[in-house]
Amino acid sequence: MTSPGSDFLKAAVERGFVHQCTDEKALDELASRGPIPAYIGFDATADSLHAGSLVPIMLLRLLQRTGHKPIVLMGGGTTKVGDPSGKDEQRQLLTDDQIDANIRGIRRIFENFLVFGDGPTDAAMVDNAEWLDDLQYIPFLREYGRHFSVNRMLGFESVKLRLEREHPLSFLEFNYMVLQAYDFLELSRRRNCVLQMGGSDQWGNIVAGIELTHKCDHRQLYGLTTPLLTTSSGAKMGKTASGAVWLNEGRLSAYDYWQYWRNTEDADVGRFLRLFTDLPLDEIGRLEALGGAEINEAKKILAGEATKLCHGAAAAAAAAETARKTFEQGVIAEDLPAIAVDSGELKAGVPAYELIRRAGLAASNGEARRLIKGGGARLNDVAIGEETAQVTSADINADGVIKLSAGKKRHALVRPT
RNA sequence: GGAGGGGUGCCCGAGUGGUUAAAGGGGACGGGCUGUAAACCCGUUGGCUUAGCCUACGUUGGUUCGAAUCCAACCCCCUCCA
Repeated sequence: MTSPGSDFLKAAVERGFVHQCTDEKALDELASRGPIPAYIGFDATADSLHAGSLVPIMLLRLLQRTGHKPIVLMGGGTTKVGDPSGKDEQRQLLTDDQIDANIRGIRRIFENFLVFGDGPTDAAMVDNAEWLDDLQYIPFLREYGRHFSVNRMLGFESVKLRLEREHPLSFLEFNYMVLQAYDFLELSRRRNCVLQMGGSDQWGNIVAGIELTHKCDHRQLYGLTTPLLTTSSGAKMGKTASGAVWLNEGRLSAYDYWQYWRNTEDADVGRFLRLFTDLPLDEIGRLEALGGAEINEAKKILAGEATKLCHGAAAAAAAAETARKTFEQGVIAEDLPAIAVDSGELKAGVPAYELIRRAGLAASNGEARRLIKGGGARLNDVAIGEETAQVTSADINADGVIKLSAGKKRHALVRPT
C-alpha cells in the first residue's frame, strides 16, 4: 500500500489498527477532505467491556484525535438477537432491563476514552433499538430481505463455524447479519456515517452493510477491520487469573488493570504501546528498543498510560505506587484488594484456605487447599505449610492487617473489624 | 415422515459393565529458572466440614452386587432419503 495522506488512516496503519479495508485509497481521500462520521458497534451483553474491545475503542479514540466523528453504536436491538460470530453456543437472551443497564455501564467506559457532545467531531452514542425495535416484519423482508442471498450468507465465517462444528444456529441468530447490515444503512441515512469499523471477525457483517446500502441508496460506504489481537505466544488477549480484564473499576480494580499491562510479554510491548497509548511513535520506538531487563521500564509506562486512559491519572499513579511498594520494596501497600473479617471470628481461628477463598484468590476452598499444598500460598509472605492451617489474630502484623498471597503476584489483605 | 450417526469435565477428545473423578492434548493456576517477561522443566486442575462423603458423562426411568458404558422413553444436533 502507498502511504496514506489522511492523518487518520496514516496513524491507524502506522499504529497497527488496520487488518483489512474495503477501499483504502478512496477512504483515505475522503478522510483527508474533512471530518467523517464512522462507527463501531458494541453488544450490550454485559455491563462492562473487557480488554478484547480495547482495540476498537482505541481506534475510535484515534479517529476523534485525528479530527473525525466517532459514533458508538450500542446493540440494544441486536443484542436481543445475539451475534453468532465466534460463538459455539447460542447466547442466553437478555431482558430489556438488563440490556438498558448494560448500556448505561458501557457508556461510562466510553466517557473515559471519547469526548461526547454535539460538535462536528464530538462523539455520539446511538442505540440500534431505536430503529430495530419497531421494524415491521413483512415490509422489512420486502424492502431489504430481498437483497440478501442465503447462498452467500452460508459461506460467511460466522455461520460456517457453527455449521462445521455441528452446533446449532437458530434462524434468530442467522438474522444477526441482516440486522447489522441494516444498521449501517440506517446510520448512513441518519448520521451520514460512511465508515464502519470492527474486529476482523466482523468483516462479513460490515461488507453486508456496504452492499445493502449500495443496492438501496446507491451510496458508497467503507469498512475497516482491526487485527484479532493475541499475545506473541498466541494466547487470546484479555484474560487473567481471576477472569476477563474488565474495563470498569467495579469488575476489575485499577491496580489489577495496571498489573495486567505490566505483565505484557517483551515481544508485545511496542505493539501494545502503539495500540493502547497516545504516546507519539518516535517515543514508542525508543521504548521498545530497550533491551534486557530495561524493557521493564517500557512496561511500566505502558501500564501507566493504559490505566490513565481507562481509570484516570490518579488511579494510575496509585496503582504504580502500590506495585512499587509491593514488588520493589516488599512492603505491604495500603490499597491492595482487601476483605474485612470479624475480629471475633479471627480470634477463634479461621482456616487459611477459607480466607484465601474469601479474599478472591481462589474460586473454591478446594482450589485454595491445592494452592497451599502446591506451596503457592503465603501468609504474611511466609509459605503456609499445613493445608489445614488456621489463621488467628496472632497473625495480624504490625500494620494491623494480614497479608495473603497466591503466587508471587496476587495479594490481598485481611482487615479485622 | 423414513434410515443412519452423535450428545463426555473450561475447550477439544478417548473411553462400550467394575482397578473411572473419567486417558491424551489445549487452556488455566502453582513451583523452579528469570527481569512481576518469553521459552523450558516439574506439579495441580468437580465440590465439601478432605485418610471420608457428595455430585458428575443430554434428560428421565430401568437391568445389575456394580453403568459414562446395557435397555426404554424423551430432548437436541448432524448426514442421506421423502
